[in-house]
Amino acid sequence: MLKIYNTLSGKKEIFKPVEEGKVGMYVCGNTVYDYCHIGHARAMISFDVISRFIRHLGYELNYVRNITDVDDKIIKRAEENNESTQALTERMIAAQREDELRLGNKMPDREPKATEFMQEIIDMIQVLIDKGFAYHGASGDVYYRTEAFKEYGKLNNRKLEDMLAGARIDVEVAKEHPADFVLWKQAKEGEVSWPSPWGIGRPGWHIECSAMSTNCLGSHFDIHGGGPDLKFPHHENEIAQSEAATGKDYVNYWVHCGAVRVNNEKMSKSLGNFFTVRDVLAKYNPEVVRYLMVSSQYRSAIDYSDQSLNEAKVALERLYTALRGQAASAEYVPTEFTERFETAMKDDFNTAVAVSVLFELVRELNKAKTDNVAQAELLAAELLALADLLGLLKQDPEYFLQNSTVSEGLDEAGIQALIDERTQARKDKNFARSDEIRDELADQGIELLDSREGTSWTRR
RNA sequence: GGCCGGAUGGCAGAGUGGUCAUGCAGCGGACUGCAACUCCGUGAACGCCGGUUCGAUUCCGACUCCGGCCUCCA
Repeated sequence: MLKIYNTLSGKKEIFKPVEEGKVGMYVCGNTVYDYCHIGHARAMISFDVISRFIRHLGYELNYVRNITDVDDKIIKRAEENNESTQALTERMIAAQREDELRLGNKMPDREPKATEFMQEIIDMIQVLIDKGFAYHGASGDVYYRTEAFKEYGKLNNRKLEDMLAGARIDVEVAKEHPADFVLWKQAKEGEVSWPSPWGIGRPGWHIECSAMSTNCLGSHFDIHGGGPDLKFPHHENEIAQSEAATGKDYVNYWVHCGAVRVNNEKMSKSLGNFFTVRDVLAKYNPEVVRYLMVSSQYRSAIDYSDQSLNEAKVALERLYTALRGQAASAEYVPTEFTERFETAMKDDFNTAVAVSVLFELVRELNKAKTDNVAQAELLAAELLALADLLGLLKQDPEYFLQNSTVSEGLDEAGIQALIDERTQARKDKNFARSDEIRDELADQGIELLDSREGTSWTRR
């Protein structure tokens, strides 16, 4: 029995799909005007893990994640770069895909772009106007009439009256109510635009997700996810648009991941305190980043720092060390570890506990190595299978241990030459020279491990 | 000001009304030429004040502090 925390109710709820055996999940993707930062990575990885586990439970999942490729920031950035919006968005989409694959994500089943759903967007706006939920304002823009949707604010426990009182934003005169938001925006001279019944323009930010999600998954579907900063206003507005347009319940489970913080502040574009995925991957093996994300429960805030990355690296090394030189059987019978792992994951995708089970499995595996080779191989297979649900332990152990960080120091040949020299020194019982070489390598972050089979090394 | 979330051992991070999280670090031991890896053992925690209870870190209330959202942001 799967339980999911639903932002709408503020509680964990037993998951029951709209249609038996099938799950529709829509996740808000990125606005593609810049490279992904670590906060984006957290969201993408969280929902990737969620999608894997939902499939693991046997559901037929349809995972849709949009791409916002028309927006003010895109237009602005393209102007600054002196390129077309299309050239910019295509570049960023390719970069995002590359980052994501390096981080070990499986791609969503479908990635609709806003620009490909212009007719559906226009149709939905027209329905909203026809039903009295939208109006063509004096400015020429089309606005959503929040006062017409009586449940406005239900996702965030907000009341329209309170928002009026606390409104600090410049109230556009064209709006009937300060909380009203744009559905269709008039184009300025030279801006990318589409024809519509309300003149040449482009969609507001929120309407695209209502149009794409309902067109891809139907007007009522199971899970809608996104980052923590999307709860308001984006998701609130989506609910208002979709439920007003279709007259049906929109989404059953609203799922939001936690923020990534830097120095106790949220990492965000507007604060400028973000690290891009590619910056981080220039220093660390991508699986270290993934481990960091998965080692906390998806809803809790994560602190990002060199220290947290290093701790993630060391922990992941312990897992990989257990697999170094260890054969895994082709098949295995799930043990209590699998059961505990699955129980944790069924409890609102508690990856933190799931990961702890991996460590306990590794302890058993390490013990079995010396006295029960067959059991060790079974446990190794089980470890790999469970880790796969988190997208971890996908690399060759030897490769990972030698490349957990990206180093500009000695290359492999240089390291091997020193190891060979040391091996000879040890044969000659010249331990002074042997230790000297070991210290020399240690200074370069290379740690040696002697065993019967020879000496292997790990990048620290 | 409104709404939401959090406060756990040296650090990170789960969880529970009454025996274990887990990882790193520490301490003792085994293994090793010495190490490392690994294994065994071990110390260490639940912001503050009340309440409920035989018993609360866990439930309830107040307080303090921290973070998020309320404007674009995963």
